[in-house]
Amino acid sequence: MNAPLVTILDDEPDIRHMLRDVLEDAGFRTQCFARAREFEAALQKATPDVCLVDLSLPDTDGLALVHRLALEQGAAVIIISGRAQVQDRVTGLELGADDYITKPFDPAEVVARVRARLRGTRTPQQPGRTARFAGWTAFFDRYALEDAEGGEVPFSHAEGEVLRLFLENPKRLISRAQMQESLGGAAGESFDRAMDVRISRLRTKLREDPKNPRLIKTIYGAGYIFLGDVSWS
Amino acid sequence: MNAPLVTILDDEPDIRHMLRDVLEDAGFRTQCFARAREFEAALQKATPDVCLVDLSLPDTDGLALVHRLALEQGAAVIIISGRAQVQDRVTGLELGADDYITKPFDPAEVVARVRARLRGTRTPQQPGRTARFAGWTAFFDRYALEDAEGGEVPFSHAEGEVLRLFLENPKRLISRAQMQESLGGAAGESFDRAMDVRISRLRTKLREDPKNPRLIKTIYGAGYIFLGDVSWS
DNA sequence: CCGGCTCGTAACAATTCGTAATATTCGGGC
DNA sequence: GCCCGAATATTACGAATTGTTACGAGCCGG
Repeated sequence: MNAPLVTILDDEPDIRHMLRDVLEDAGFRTQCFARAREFEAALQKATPDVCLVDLSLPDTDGLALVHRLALEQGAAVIIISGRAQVQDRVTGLELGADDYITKPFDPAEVVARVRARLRGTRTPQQPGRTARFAGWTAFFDRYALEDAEGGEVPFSHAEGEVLRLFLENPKRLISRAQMQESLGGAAGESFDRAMDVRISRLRTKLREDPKNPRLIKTIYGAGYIFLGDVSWS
Repeated sequence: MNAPLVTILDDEPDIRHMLRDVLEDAGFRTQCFARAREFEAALQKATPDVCLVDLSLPDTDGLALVHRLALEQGAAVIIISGRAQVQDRVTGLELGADDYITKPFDPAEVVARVRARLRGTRTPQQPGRTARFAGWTAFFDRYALEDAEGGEVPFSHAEGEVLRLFLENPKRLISRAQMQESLGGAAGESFDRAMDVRISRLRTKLREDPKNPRLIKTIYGAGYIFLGDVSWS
């Protein structure tokens, strides 16, 4: 995968070079242009991911350019302008710009806003966490455990909550109160025997020996402790 | 299609109401919250398109909330903050916010920036979209699924809506309320058992094993989750 | 009007999970 | 070691949630 390409269109050399330096330091590829004419010519060759455009250009109406860019190219457009009036910003954004930065600006903020544009349309494809321990592998995305031989044992939502709490706090004492806090969240007034049942069912799925539990150990009068080395991925 | 939903999370009533008024005038649906707790509860029911979040919340660390939002929800996040330092803005954006507005702000600019976000996230309904997942290929233009061997299974409009929702939000929990919101759109008064039936029929067409569904998983008391890696084209 | 299709409703089956009843274990006092 | 009350484990049951199937209303195209 190539580094994202950011184009800089600004007629002031100082600003142009400063932006180029800071963006390249941040790991982006850049292309600089002083005039809209050159910029549009370059568009034929490569499509940038983000376009920084200064509105005060000598050879074109910057806003019109932004409008065309937003319509025709897939790129995100960030306006950089000396005009700080609200009305200017509003019309810039209405014409299709994705962001509007006013001069003077801080280089670090520009980088952050460029990055925000690149995140752009996000599909929150959660990686789906898994944890390995004692021959088991827990897949929290699909609510299932896999033993060493690859046999699958599904677990329910409630069981998964308990399991996650244990796996996130291995070899540490977890009191009943903490569990209720972390899980049920709610009241906690009436019988918390529910928690016992949850743990019992979880132990069954982990094939624990009731007489001699090796993974989920009970500390009489204090709580539970999960033994076993956990590695998340 | 419903108007986009914008949530407003701010503990100052004046600002909250001002934002609500101006955004509703602009044609958006809005939901207001004073506390992060209520806000997160509402997320279970409906997915907003844009979230406005004030960082100075009494009951939570606003930045952590933004981070979670950006990661888990598909919504765009705009931070509204009284802190105007560059460093604040940079960290806000780095943590996943899509924009950062400092107080005092102009209502018109907020509307413009909300609109800019919506342009970004909205995927224009292209005519011939297809999605590949788990050996299947879904052709939404001709309402049919194709299995690995090329056998075709047609699906109906209602089934397609559910399938599309799943494929657009893979590996994410989708609550019943969100489904009704996205699909039936309407009231939601009478029995939503219709949704169960839709899903059942869809599962049948995907040849899911009722005992052990691999693609559409039920989370008791919470909703559904679609497993499987989706790639659109 | 008929036959096929879609899709919501309703009836019934299956699952989840908390409550309550029952059994077992723990720790201290003797 | 033995007994007892308390804490924990297990099991059984039932309410709520979800899955499945059957049925019928609505909608075409003949």
